[in-house]
Amino acid sequence: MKNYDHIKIEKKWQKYWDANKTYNTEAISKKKKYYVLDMFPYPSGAGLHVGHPRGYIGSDVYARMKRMQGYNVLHPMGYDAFGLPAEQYAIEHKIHPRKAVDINVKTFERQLSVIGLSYDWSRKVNTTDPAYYKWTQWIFLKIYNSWYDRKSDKARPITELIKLFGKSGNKNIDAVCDLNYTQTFSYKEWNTFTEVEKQGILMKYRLAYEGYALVNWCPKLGTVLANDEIVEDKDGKAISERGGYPVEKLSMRQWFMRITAYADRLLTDSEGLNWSTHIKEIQKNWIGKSEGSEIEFKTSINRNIKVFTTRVDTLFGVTYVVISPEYENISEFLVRSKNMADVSVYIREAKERSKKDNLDQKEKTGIELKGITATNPANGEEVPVWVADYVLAGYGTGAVMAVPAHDERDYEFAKKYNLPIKEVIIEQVNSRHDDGILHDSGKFDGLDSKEARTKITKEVDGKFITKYKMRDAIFARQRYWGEPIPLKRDKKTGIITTLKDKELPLKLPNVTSYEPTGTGESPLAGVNAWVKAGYETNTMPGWAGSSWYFLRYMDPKNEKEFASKKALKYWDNVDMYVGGQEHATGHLLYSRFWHKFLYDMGFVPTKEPFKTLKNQGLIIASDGRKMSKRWGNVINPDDTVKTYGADTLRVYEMFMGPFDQAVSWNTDSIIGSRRFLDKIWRLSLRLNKKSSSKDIENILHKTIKKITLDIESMNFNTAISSMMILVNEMEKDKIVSEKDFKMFLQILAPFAPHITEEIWEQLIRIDNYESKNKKQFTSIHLSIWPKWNEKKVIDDMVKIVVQVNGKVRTEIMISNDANEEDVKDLSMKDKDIIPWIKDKEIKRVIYVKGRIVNIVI
RNA sequence: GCCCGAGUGGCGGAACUGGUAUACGCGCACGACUUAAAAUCGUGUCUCGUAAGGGAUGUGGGUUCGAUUCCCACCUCGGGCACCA
Repeated sequence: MKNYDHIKIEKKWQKYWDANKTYNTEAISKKKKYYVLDMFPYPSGAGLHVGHPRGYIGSDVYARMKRMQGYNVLHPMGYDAFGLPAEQYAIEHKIHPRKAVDINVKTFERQLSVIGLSYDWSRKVNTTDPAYYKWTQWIFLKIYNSWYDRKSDKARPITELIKLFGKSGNKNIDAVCDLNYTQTFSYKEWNTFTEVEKQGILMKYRLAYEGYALVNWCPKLGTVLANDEIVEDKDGKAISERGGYPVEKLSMRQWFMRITAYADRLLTDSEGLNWSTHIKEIQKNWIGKSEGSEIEFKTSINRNIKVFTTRVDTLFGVTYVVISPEYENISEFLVRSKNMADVSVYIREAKERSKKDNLDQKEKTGIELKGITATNPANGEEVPVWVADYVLAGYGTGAVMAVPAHDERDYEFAKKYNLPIKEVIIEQVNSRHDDGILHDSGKFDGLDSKEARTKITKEVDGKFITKYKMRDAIFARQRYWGEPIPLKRDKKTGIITTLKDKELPLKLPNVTSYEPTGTGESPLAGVNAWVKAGYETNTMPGWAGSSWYFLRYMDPKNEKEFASKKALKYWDNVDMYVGGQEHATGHLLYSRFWHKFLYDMGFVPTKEPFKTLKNQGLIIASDGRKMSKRWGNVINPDDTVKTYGADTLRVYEMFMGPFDQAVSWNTDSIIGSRRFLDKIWRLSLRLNKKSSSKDIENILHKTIKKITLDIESMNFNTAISSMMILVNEMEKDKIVSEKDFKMFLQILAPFAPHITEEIWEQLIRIDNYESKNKKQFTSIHLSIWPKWNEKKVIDDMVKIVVQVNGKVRTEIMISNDANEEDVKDLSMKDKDIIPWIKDKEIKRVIYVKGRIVNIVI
């Protein structure tokens, strides 16, 4: 073949790899394993743009090197096809979601296949496949039938909790349960409870539980919307992104996952993960741990108010106490206030407001509960009690002590309503969180904030507690296209029973209309047989199937277990996970949660699912915006592949900038990557039989070293740039041996798998033609990754830069083993240096081995 | 507002642990080959200066023989959280 015909070559080898199962993962073996995983996509209808494959190409390069390094590599791909995108596509095109998914998967697979990714397609999973979601349902039931034991700090089967109830009631059980659940009972009572009562109590402890939650309800669309489906109109009101209709808050029955039970472990264990600090930081903020004190204020109506504060050192600065309009016992305060009528109007209005405006930061409002005072436990001072909407009911105790002098929000409120401001801390200039020294605080005067917190909490009989911002996760969608929740409810008694293992999967029934019902109920509520049988009409959310798929790849066809113990032990966990950072507080947190649960129950051997995580950056369109149909700036990879070839696309996408950074697509620049491959093609036609010149050997081994290290750390852009340098040198130097060129092809192979395979084959064919010992063809991708020779990496002569007072004046060549004195001597005698140092006193001469001499005068 | 991350030629970007700033690629200019063009190859390409030399890594300061790299303050952009007490 004379010219580099990418179309012919790429087709030929894709066919070959497919037929020969070149990339199929070996069975569990003695070989060391390596698990390289991409986040599996939603096969939406829009198809791919050039931004999508960037992550896949990066992980593919990585997987290919690991394979050549002799690892048994697991590098699979699959589809996360339940959820909104698939459902919306189906509704828009008026076809069944099942069909829509199949069509979209096909498009997706065709687009992926031309890029030359080395997936083992025999391990493909699809979350909508009943053989798959059978196990999603199975895991759900395990979670449903578990509770969280704080003492052993892990999940345990609910049957064990029932046993404990039978022994002592729930008084001495330290379990994670619903926030406001305080009722206690003894074992005698447990036995006397009815089934319904027992179910109600257990529901407070289950890790998957039923409850009510405020959701974003759009009456016009007749559906519940996720937060990111809501935008703000010009008056700051919440409207739906699709259609622009008003959105309000509505309380609806939901299933929840008690992820808050794992808050501390999710936080602590993330420290040991090899993830970007950025993602870890996002998760940390999301979990939002804060340590503080819970203290009680007595009030004039004989009802105590508990408050949570991280700044108990400011207790002497409290000038009023605030409770939320949705405070649990607010009615008791209301009826005893002297301005009851006004207060009740305020509370009603505040509740209305909180339902409507969920986006804009509203101005703080409030009203005093006249005639009611609270007593500061530190100094016995009587302070007024207010109701105000800036206090959240759902966090802490729903009440706060207000310290206007040291809290911005309290300050703003106090200013507005003319409440007193009392300063008790002198802030230290260099400290964060405006810690400082106490004054006007009685016997605590002069203490610093930190010390004071411990002492004051003890003094007022407070408790040290830890709070988290993170909420339990809603685990239900009022939609059709999701995994059915495998529970049955008796119509008359309301008793919920779980489906037995052998009854799984509970298959999604066919419906005539899968569009939202408009009543807020799932379309499943319209299926008579379904409702009659007592099945749950909500389905699971999109994140259910994606929270464990990485385990299924280990043993994708197992019908008896979600994966065999043996497979789980061998594949252990994901070594390299590649995907977008937009999943930081979603998928990446939920997967860790489920994985920890499975670990507690002894189903998986590791505490964390993803050892190393890399996030590929976005590809921005040349107009500076995200690529989107909406802007009409989408570049289709198919076109690029056709014009320049898949190898060019791969090289360009890896070369255009750092892998984890957003870069903009520039169609003009692709040509550089194509030229690089063209040069290689031409070089391959004029190789030397014997050996390369010494320079070439030296730079080749340097390059092998650099590429190996660069791929390992995913610095693909610099890897390619150093291969370009090597190729430029080869072109100049002309004498390149076949043997050396083959080594170069091997390190290029992960980036450009087709062209390297083609040249590799041609070289073997020529060899065979000329020699008697015919070689059998083995793919370059199964060849052994070249090792660099450290001796050949070292230069005999090194360049030393000579500076005078830090300014470069000349450079000299020295042998690499020259000693310090000789180098210094040589530098000072250099003809370019003498004029600078003549007649000057030399104060110091600094030498950095192999790099620089700096003469200070 | 709070918490992260980033700022380097016309453009994408490189620079090991503090040691030649601008590698590699695109673009541009000139030259070679060609009847011509494309392709290819070669040379040049931060800035002021004829040169010697000087100045530049968002801005201002500091540490150092030496700072894109470390420290302080500020500006701009991107991301996350958003009344979490």
